[in-house]
Order: sequence, then structure tokens, then C-alpha cells
Amino acid sequence: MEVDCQNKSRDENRKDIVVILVGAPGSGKSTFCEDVMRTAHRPWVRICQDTIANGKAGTKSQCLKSAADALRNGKSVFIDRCNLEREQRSDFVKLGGPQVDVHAVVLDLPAKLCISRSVKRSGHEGNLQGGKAAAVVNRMLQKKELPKLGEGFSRITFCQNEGDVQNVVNTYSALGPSDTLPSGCFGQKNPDAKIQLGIMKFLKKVDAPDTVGPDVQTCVSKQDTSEKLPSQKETENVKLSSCKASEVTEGGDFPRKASDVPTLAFPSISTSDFQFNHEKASDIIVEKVKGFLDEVGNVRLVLVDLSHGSKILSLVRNKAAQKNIDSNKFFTVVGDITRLYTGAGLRCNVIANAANWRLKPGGGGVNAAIFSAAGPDLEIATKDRAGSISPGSAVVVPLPSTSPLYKREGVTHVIHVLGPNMNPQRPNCLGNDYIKGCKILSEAYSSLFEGFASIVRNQTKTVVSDKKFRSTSSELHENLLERSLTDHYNIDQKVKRGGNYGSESNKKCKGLREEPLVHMMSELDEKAILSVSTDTMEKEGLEHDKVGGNKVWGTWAQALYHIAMHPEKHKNDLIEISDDVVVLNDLYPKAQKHLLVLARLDGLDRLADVQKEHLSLLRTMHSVGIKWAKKFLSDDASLIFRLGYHSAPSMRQLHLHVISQDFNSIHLKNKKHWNSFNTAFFRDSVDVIEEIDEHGKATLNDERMLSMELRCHRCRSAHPNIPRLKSHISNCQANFPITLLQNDRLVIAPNGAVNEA
DNA sequence: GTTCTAGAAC
DNA sequence: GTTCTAGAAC
Repeated sequence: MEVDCQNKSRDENRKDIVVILVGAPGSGKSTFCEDVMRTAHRPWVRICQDTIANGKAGTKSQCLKSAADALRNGKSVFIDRCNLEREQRSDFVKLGGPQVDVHAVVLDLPAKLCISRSVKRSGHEGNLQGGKAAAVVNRMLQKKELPKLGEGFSRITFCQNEGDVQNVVNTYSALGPSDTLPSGCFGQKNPDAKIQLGIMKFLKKVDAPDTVGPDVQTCVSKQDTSEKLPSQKETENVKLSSCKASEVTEGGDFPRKASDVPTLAFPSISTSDFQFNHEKASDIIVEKVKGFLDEVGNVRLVLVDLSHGSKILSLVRNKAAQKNIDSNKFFTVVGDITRLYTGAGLRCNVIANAANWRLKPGGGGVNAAIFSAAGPDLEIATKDRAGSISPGSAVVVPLPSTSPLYKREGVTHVIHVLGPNMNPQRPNCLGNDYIKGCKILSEAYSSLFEGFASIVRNQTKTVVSDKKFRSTSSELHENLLERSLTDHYNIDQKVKRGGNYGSESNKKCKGLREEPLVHMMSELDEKAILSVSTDTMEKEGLEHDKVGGNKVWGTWAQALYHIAMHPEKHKNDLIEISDDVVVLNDLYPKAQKHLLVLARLDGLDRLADVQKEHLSLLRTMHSVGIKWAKKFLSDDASLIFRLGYHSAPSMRQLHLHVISQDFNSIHLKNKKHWNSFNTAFFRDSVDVIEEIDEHGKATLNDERMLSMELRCHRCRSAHPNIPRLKSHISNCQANFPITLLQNDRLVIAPNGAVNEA
């Protein structure tokens, strides 16, 4: 056979090399390979999982097969995938043998650099780019296990900066076909620090082997006595002033102790600025805490308040004691929620923020303090997850490792929560409706705790998937582990795709769902709360986007918003810019002429947001739309225009469609396209203006309109599919239905006449 | 919003 | 076998 002949004929002294690249997205793996191969003196093959399947992302086994094939053909191989965890590398290490050396090149560049590169780059093969990249890179780096010779590498080279990388590029590109490189570890400046992280993470969850040493304790059975925890019988607050800060490493990873129990610190929601009755709030807190702790084992909840004489803390403390809630698992702390570790030695990996609905920094109290302590990282990461939040819901935001709150306090996640408002000075006041208020506050805590559970679940998965170890706890815990094992195998693929976690687009994603956006809308069924089944997750996602309710916009849906906010950056795409509106051609016109008149007012996402105060803006948009329609009509008098809004647009930022009624466009492809312009889902601008003027709000029609049968907009005949409909409308000259002919809903040429049906 | 594609419909 | 749609993924 050809392959055998090649093997026999090759130089006996020659060794092929498998170089396993290890590095986060953005660390420069592909560039490294390309740089070496550009000037290489031996044949290299780069095996990239992002492109292995005919230019698309493939599987690990495809990579393994290609690598083996290349080696059989006398080529040396670069394995260009992240390979950050030992297990992800192990199968590739096995490619080594008497004729094949296996090297690792570790691109251990600063996380910040990897993230900024990932965020900035465009056209990445694995499609990991843009805002989502930061969260993904950050998450991956947290699981990093640096390679060791013991894994089977003959040589490992560590690069910690660009200079290191260039040196290694030079080393490999200079290698002739028969050259070999010395074995050993090279370039590692801090040999043990990060390797231990993986081990520590593992020990965190399981009984430590005796050989590990006396300072490692298990968190499952024992509390770390070095932390200032109240004992079973104590009911006093932990006071920050009496505690000293524990050791914190400089600039590096937060020191993880084997005793770290997943801990959520949270402020009392709605009792401060939103003036929720303390007695009622404390009942809800205690009830929700008890429910959560009964379900989920091995976690801690900490209620935090800055003021010493806090009424809510004492109420909660007393009620918790009455209900026999384990004070090791739930206690109260007086102090700054952003300084629990440095101020009290209390490590809380998750903190809750009493957020505002816009999820923006500022205001006062806890929200201002957390955004300020976390730095701009939190704002960016939050934006990445959601643009706003509704009362009763929560948004989980992984905190980038670059955030001071992460580095200093060990906070890995912030969960934004919005409670009900009873303060008439603040927006959306519920008056004195405590039936509604209690329901929403209850939902807020459910959302918060479910968000926390999702984080714990994800951490559990890391441990389980790494070590194939299963511990036992509550039944819930057991179920989570079960899912973790099956989900684990999807991780690479999912991460490569850019993990649009928590966004609307993920709502139907089964299986892996890390730290989901937790949305418990007021419409939601109570039974969904605290259940962690996949079904429930899906339900949350599906239900949080009702017309008129709050909405989370996917990244792809933000394009118009960005244009409206920064028209100067999109000058080439715009045909008119004014203070109030911008006008552009629809990128995918559904007719010969299809414009969008875009409102520039921030916060006006869609028709549901429009109120009486926006009436003049609506009229401006309408007149700008009419102006453009007339301009087109002067060129082609046969056109007919209709101006209107989608009841529930896909794209954020209020936009008026100005669309010619020929619907002659290759972009009109499906039922949704047609029905979005030809059912009551399309709200004529004239009607919207009238409704806002008279009632202060516009009628919004259901998305079910979009799946209605296909009917010609002129003669109203029904058609079985889009091609047949399009064929029909290209010829139909019937008069328009009378409803469209009234009230100037159709815009026609001055001399044109459109007859009634 | 579009693209991709499995599988239904023809 | 081909056309078309609906749903998932982005």
C-alpha cells in the first residue's frame, strides 16, 4: 500500500511532530500556525476544528482522524483548538509514538488580551466574535489546566507575551525535516500556580485524598473555621468591622480555597428605595430562602445590609430562627456587599444586585456600589446579557476575571434582580397593591435563587466532567450531575459557536445551558419557580417575550439601535439623518421600495414603548416616510406605498416601514415575511398616530398573525405557498380592499387612482 | 432579521 | 426526486 511504502522509505532518524496548541480564543493559535507554516522547512498540516468539516466546525474525532492521516503521510501536525483542559488534549497526546513527538505550545497570554481580540475580530472561522466572545473566553479560561510533561508531552513551551510567541514561531519554522527539539518544559515563569487551580477546583467538591495534605478540607461535610461564620446557635450579625481581610494574591487568580461553598450574598430587594413593607418582605425572604435550601444542598445564602440598625435584617433573622433554618446555610451580614471578602473574610462567589430596570449603573445604594466596585467590566458583561429587566426577574451576569470585584473579592457572578416598586416617587409604582407586590417580590427571589442554582450547577459540571466523579447530595443535585455528564460532550462545540448564553436566541436550546438568563415574568406559573428542569428553562425563555411585556434583544437584533444611536458611524447606509430620525433602505427589502424611518430616541425600542409623549415624533416619522414615498412616486407613478409598524418587531428601535405594495423582492421568502406586512400585525402609521392620540397606546396584534394562511393583499385569494402567492401577486391587478383605501392608509401618485374593491 | 437544513408535502 | 416549510442556530 502507498502509505506503507512511504513509511518504509522515510528517514529512520526522522520524527514527525504533533504540536498541540493550548490557548483561549484570541490567544493567537491560528496566527501562530500560519506564521510557522509561512516559512517552515518541514511539511506541516494545521488541523483546525473550526474549519475541519468543509470549512465549518467539525468534531474532535474528525480532527483526530485528519491528524493521524497527516502523520501517516509524513507530515507534522498543528492541533489548532483550545485544548485548555487536560481531558480535551489527552486523545491528541496519544497520537505520539516512536516516530512521533508530541509537543505543547501554550499561548498563555493575558486574558484581557484574548478577550479584546476575540471581541474585536471579525470573520473568525469559529464564529466566535463580538460581545459574546468575552463571556466565552472568560469562562474557558476559568477551566484552564496548563499542560504537564506527565500527560505525555515530550516538550512544552509556554508563551506569556507576544515576544515569547515570536521566539517559538522562529523555533518551529526553522525546524528542518530531520530536526528535533530538546525535551522538557520551556518558558514557564510560574510553574505551579495555575496547574493547581484545576486540582483545587476538584478538591473543592469531593472528599480530599489523604495524600493531599492537612490544609485541604472538604466543603461537603465541614465548614472552614477560618471564615467568620456564625455557629448554629448564634443569631448575631457578622460585623465587618470586627473581621480582618484574609490573604489576597496580587493581581493573579483569586485564591480558591477547598472550603469555598457556593455562596450568594444578596441585599433585601425592594425594601429600601422601593419602600416595600419590611414585615411582608421579611416573610417572603424567609419563605423563599427556606424553600431554596430545602431543595439545593451545599450552598449558602447571605442577606446583606449596610446599616447597623437594619430592621429588615433583624426581622429576617428572627423569622429564620423561628423556622429553624440552618444558620450555617443562611445568615445575615451588616456591611458592604462589595467588600465581603476583604472586609469580612467571607467569600461569596455570587452577589445579587438590586438593579434598575435598564440595568445601568448609577442611582444609589447597592446598584451604584456594585457597578462602581466591579468597574466597566460589569457594565459590558451586563449589556452582553440583557438590555433591561422586568420586575420579578433576574439576569445572571458572569463577571470577567479582569473586574476588581472578581480579583479582589472572588465574585464570579453578579445577578441583577428587580423587585416591585411601592414608592410613588419611582417609576411603575404599584400603589398599595401588596397582592401584586408580594407576588412580584416572591418571583424576584425565585429568579435570583434559580440564577444562583444555575451557577452552582455549572460549577458542579466542571468538576464532574473533569474527573468523572459523582458525589451525592439531594435528589436535585443528583439530577444535575446526571445532566452534566451528558451535556459535557457538547461543550466544545457550543463554546466555539460563541455561546449566545442567556439571550433570546437560546430559548429553545436543549441540553447545555450555562448560567441562563433567568426571567420569571409575572405571567409565569408559580410552579416553574425553583424547578431546574430543561423544560422549565425553555418555558422561561419562551414566555418572557410577550407583546407589551419586557423584551430581551439578541445581538443580531440591535443593528438598528446602533444606527439610531450613532448614525455618524453608518453614514454610507443612511439616506437621511435628522435630530429625530434617520432613514435607510431596508437591508433585505421585501418590495421594490422598502425604507425604514428610524426613531433616534433611546429607550423607544418598539411600538409597545410608544406613549402620548412620543406623538410628535410619530408624526415626524410619518411625514418623513410620506416625503420619501412621494419622491419615489415622482419617479414611478405606478408604485403604491403603505406606511406602518410591526406589532412585535424583530429588530430593536422603533422603525416605520415605508414599503411599496408590489412585494416584488427575492428577500420575501416565507409566510412570516408576507404576513408581517399583510395582516393586522402590520399597524398603519395613520392608525397608530390616531390611537396614541386618543388612548395613549397603540393596538398590538398577536404574533400568531404571522402563521395565518397566505392571502393576496389585493383580491384576498388564498394561496398554498409562497412561490404560488408570489406568482399570483405579480399579476393580480384587483382593487385593494376598502379598509386599505380609507384614511390614507395607501399612498399613491397625485394623479393615480386606486379603485375600491 | 437571515441562513441552514431535515423532513414534510407534493 | 424536487419543492417548500418550519424550526434551530446565529
